[in-house]
Amino acid sequence: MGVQIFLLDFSHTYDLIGRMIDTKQRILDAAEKLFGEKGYDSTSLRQIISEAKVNLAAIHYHFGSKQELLDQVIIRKAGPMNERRLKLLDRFEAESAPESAALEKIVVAFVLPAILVEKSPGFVKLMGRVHAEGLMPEIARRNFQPMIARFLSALHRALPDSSQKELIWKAHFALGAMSIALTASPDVDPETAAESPTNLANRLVAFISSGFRAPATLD
Amino acid sequence: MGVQIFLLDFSHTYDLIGRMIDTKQRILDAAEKLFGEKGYDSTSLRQIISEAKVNLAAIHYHFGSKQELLDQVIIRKAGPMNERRLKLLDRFEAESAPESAALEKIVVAFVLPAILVEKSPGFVKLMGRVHAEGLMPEIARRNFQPMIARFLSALHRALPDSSQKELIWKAHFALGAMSIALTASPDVDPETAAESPTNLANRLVAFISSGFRAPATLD
DNA sequence: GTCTATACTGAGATAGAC
DNA sequence: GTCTATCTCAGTATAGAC
Repeated sequence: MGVQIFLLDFSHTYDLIGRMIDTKQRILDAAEKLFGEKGYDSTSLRQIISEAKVNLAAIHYHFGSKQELLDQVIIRKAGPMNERRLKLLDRFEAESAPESAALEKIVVAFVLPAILVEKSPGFVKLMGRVHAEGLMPEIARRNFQPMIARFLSALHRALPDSSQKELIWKAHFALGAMSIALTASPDVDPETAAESPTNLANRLVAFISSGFRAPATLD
Repeated sequence: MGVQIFLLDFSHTYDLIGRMIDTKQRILDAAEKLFGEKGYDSTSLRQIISEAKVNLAAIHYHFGSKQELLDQVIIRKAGPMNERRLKLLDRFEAESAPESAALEKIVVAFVLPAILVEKSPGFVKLMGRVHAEGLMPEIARRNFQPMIARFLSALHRALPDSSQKELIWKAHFALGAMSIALTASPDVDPETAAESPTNLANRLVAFISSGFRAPATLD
């Protein structure tokens, strides 16, 4: 393998060492940056190849389609994010054993990793867009479902009086609240712009936890 | 004007009375239907003209662009929806005067009209998509801002101990919760599919009201 | 197995005849 | 106001260089 790279370095097709073997990463990096900045459909593959300095067809060789490229961009980031969520949840549950973890802790474990990953260029902003563009179905099932199931069972232990259906609906509401918090853009409302990740997480946790403790309906 | 229509009826260009003058409505109807069913970018102008039985260039004559067409589709529905919100809020405030309206009533006034308009083919589903595609900025300011300001001041009276900033953030969270509730698709989670509008409204009001009563942060 | 060059189909937009 | 023809650019597919 090292030999191949060495040989290719002397051909006219490749002007820099390594350019060939990191093509996939270069595409992913460029795609993540541009998707996050301008949205999925406003970003053309030709803009991505220009940023990544690769050939157009290389995208279809490595990913097959623009949609599949988006999936891979998300999976690359979502994997570590969901792992952090589960790690945090494990820790909180271990700390409170044999009691179940406090509701607030569970919510923190879910919310915080998502807010922190936002530091990378526009990833969660992208997630929010993706969610509402209806591009989620397959990607969600494969990469988020196990994590979601784990959190639902933790919630069920923390709130034993709530039915499964109630918890699923509230989890939806919580996801919506978080999603909008991460996508809130400075231009819509200047006052919401300058909020530190920690403050935002605190606001979210307070709001969501209280919602989970509310009765299912008021009737 | 009636004379003109009568005359045109005998030319070969127009085969039915009125086809010419309701072109704009036909386009709006078809666009609303298709945008709601398949999303904004998955719907082509050529599909819309096929459904509306008009010419492609007619869209650009009447609306200028696909984006502007989407704006008009939304505005046509959002106007009545926001009027219903304000009417409800007025009624609740009048009923409780001179006391401020109860928080739960305010939330109902906001949530219920949005859920009821959903009966029309996919309008709020469309709204959710639009929101996350970042297409909202201009349209939001012009058609939603007055209504939002009115609700914020009602919330301020109902929750006098909360700061303006706290209320704005919580309103964001509430909007996100509602938005996701309306876009939740049966295929993502079957259990959330068969929920009556009334039940959904009750769940949302319970969750959101409780979130508003929570402290700004837990610290 | 990777990448380049190029062509194909369908999109939104526009100009100008009527 | 409406229609035909056309423009540019998008995502995609393929043939072949290395």
